[in-house]
Amino acid sequence: MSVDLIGFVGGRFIPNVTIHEYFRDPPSIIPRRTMKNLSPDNSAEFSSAVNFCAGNNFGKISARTDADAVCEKPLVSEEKRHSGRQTFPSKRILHDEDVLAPYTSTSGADGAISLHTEQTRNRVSELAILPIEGETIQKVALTTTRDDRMELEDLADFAESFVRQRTKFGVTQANVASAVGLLNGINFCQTTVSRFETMNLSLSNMRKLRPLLEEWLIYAETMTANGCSTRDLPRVLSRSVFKQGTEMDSDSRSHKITQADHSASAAGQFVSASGPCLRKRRSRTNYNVLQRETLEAFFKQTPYPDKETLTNIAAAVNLHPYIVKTWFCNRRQKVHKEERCGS
DNA sequence: CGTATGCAAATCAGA
DNA sequence: ATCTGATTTGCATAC
Repeated sequence: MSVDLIGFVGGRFIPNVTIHEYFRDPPSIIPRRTMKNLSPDNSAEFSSAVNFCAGNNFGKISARTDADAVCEKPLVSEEKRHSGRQTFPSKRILHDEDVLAPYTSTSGADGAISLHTEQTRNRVSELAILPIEGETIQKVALTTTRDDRMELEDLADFAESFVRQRTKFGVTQANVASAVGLLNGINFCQTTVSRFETMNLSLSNMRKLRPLLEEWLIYAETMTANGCSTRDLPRVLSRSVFKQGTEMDSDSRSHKITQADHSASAAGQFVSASGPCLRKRRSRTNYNVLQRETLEAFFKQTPYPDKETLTNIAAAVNLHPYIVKTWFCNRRQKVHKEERCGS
């Protein structure tokens, strides 16, 4: 009787949030964490924890106090539940293979949680937790299908092994970044390498960047095999790239990674034609008039709210702090854009 | 010194 | 097509 929450967690969780208790030792960095024994013994707490995981529905099902909250189609009436093609008991024992997943309903029950059993594992969905803690906003991806979980585990394994090999080569993140940039004719910075290694990127982003780092590993291994000392590796790598100057002219070198991304996408490199497709983005939040007015009022007062203020504002408009933070970022962008246009 | 992170800018993308 | 919420990325700098 346990549920695996497999995800990448780059930081700690909010104090006072129930799920926090399920992380026995929340370290500052957890590249990959499998939480076992997330027991629904205390169903209120469990419901609260599950609720916390619901990317699009922060804080809305915490009132549900029995295991029904984590059952398939929990908000469907008893009648409908049994008349449908599939039936799921309103309460049942959780199994090891059960995976938490968001339940998106077409009838206003959005955000509730469903359990994806082996029978339903092909459902396409992804959970993204965006908790906020101190000054750090982190992401957690929860997978729903066996394939998804395998991919995530695979990515985590790669990230781990990448760090190991990079360290073995005696190369810094910055070295890797410049070499990868030169190899691919793109900009690539230390920040991105760092985020990749700690899996502090979205799943789609991880998936996109992985081939670049794999390519670099091959180059590094080749150079080392050819007698290049690890100390000279970054420099030699760069030089070997410059030797292919005919195809790697300054123009192509100046391409941005976003452009490289476009061509890769166009080639279908990162788009799987079949199988589960992880959601790329959180669905766009719709603010009501009151929320908008409230946010505007707060913005007028404090364009740069600190964490505490942000939390208070979030509570005032009944939205997650992360959502509010995004709103403030975009609102400031709007101001800057207007200033530029005005001058 | 190397790595991690808050923020802004640029860009993507949904309503 | 526009507005604006969400994501990606790099800079500056904290750690």
